Amino acid sequence: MTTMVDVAKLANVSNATVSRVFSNPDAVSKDTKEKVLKAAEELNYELNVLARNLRRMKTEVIMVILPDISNSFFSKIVRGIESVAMKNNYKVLLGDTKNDLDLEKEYLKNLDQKYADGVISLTARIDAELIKEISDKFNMVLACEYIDEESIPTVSINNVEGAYKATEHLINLGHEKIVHISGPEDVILSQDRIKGYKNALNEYNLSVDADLIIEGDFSYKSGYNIMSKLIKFNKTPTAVFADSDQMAIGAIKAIKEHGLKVPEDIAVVGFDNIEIASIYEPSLTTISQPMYKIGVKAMQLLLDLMGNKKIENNKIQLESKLIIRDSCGYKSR
Amino acid sequence: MTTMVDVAKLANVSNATVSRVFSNPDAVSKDTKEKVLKAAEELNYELNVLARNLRRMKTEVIMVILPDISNSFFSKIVRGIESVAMKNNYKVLLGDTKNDLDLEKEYLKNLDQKYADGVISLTARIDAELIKEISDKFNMVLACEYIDEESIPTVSINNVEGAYKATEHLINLGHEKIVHISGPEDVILSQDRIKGYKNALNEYNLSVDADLIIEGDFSYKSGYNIMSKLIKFNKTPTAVFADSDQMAIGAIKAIKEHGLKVPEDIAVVGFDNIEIASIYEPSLTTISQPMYKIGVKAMQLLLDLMGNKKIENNKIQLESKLIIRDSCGYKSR
DNA sequence: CTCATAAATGTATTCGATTACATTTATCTA
DNA sequence: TAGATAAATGTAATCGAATACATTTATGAG
Repeated sequence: MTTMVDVAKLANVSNATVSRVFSNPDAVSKDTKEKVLKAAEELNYELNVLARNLRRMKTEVIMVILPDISNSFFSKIVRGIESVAMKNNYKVLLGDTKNDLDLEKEYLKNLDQKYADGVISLTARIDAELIKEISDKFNMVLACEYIDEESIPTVSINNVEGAYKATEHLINLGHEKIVHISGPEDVILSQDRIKGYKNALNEYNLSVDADLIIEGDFSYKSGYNIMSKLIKFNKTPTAVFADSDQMAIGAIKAIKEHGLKVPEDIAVVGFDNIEIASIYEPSLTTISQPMYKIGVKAMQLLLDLMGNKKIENNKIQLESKLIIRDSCGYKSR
Repeated sequence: MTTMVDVAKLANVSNATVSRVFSNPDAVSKDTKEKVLKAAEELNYELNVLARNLRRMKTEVIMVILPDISNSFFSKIVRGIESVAMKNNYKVLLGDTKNDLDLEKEYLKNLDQKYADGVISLTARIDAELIKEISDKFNMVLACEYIDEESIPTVSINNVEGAYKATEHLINLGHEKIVHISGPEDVILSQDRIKGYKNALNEYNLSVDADLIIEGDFSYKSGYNIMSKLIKFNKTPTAVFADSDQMAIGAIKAIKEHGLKVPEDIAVVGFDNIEIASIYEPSLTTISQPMYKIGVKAMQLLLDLMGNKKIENNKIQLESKLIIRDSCGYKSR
């Protein structure tokens, strides 16, 4: 294997100079630089990242922790993260927790071993204490999911507001019995959306019925199961607001299977605006989250953190938007 | 920062012994081990992976190169890869090429810098020469896409066979004018599927019309556009076999928009069996690929490669399966 | 042209763990 | 119990690049 020493010998300079050519080229004269690069070329030299990393005590790698990479919601965010990471010479390590809290913990804990310079976590389900503790030691950014903790940099939409918009839309269409299929209730994001849902009902003088708030897990299957049960037990609502497009589509599938129609019999609103939302039939009215942008912002925040830049605003809230399609119809009051 | 030297001092042993406790525990007596671990615990010592990596000239990281992580076909494979990687103490670096050949090249070329111990590439669109060259130097496995090169370990399904099954199914339902929306034709996988499509037609004494083979790029959009054009120019077929579920669904969308019905007017078969295939309406008849398993096998192969194990079979072919759903109906001959 | 200063390069140490080789200690055999 | 062998531990070199500090060379001011 060719090392800097070999290049230095051939170019007739010191290894320090060779190193400078690669890591701090401005400190080397033009002639020397050329000489070194030529020698490197000739020897097919490639810088050994392993050695650089040790010396610099940096990995140039960040880790992304998420519940499921095959969920397009998360993978879109990852794309945003990676694009910014790449431009800044960082690589992205994947930490798919498979929705397993132990795995989530393991990924986070091993960071002491310096296999990454920072983390972006798209999930925050383990105890807040631990998350806080880790974020005190490491460069960590939360995105999408978050915990109630002042000090941790976070990128997300305003979930209270998003849920409010979705619920309000249904109310404006004349619905009064609106089922809310929520995400896991120990996730603050879900709590916020429940808040938004309730706020909207209150605002429009509709009563809040705790039975109409049913906990799902964001998955297609849970939406399907919950809806099936509702219909089977004669608790069919006139409208459903689900915390993910997957659950919304699962619910629609169940509705159709029971011979009912969307939106004629039941109106459905989803959340996220993933790709299928526009392709599915009926196309899905939903609250869109700027996935790619969330990734971009999270990575930028992490770069600032890692560069020890001063963060002026560590809670970034991006815009969500109500996208009206066919799954709610235009039923009037 | 606490290092092995600190631990060694506290435990009153040499640093070599401390190292052994962590990397080769069997070589150390029980008493010493305990003493060392206690000291490490007390000092909150964490092994520095950076240093270990340099010394061992290993990263314990593999890289996965793919065209688009937000495409669920690829992300399912990644999950398979990651699960095996994790069990074997490898981490997974993400290389999303965004379908950009230059990026694909860049990821591959930088491997000389030793930032990964091996690669699994789910895309093989750059020139075969270069791929071959890289695979000679590095541990590399191709999965899904492949090139025509004896020596490179590859995991895939038999695409000729898969396409044959899809086409045969349509023929058995009585179709004679079957459009094949193929993948990019410079990808061998697409060529193989075209071969399978033609084989089936020949086998059943149907003529092969080159105009019926139209090149797409696997995307929803390309399926939609191709189908729209066909209908607009009065070249509507009675059946469509698309090289991806996305293109199939795009085609269905176009068909519906022109007031035609699937499967009544046009039967559609997809490829891959991604999640939407069963959820979409009509649910999609398709050729299923074992995505997760492809990932698993690819990673196992790579582990063998990296461990310098002898590979007895470097071309692994997994089973594809025809999944019959609603998008073809039961039209009889 | 000289001296002061800046730019370029070189020397040698360092990052922290691993490991070849050397030495000490324990275990076993006859 | 001596001597042989195995197990445990220690010493010191090593991985390859980065960098603090020292030295040399170039540049500019007067």
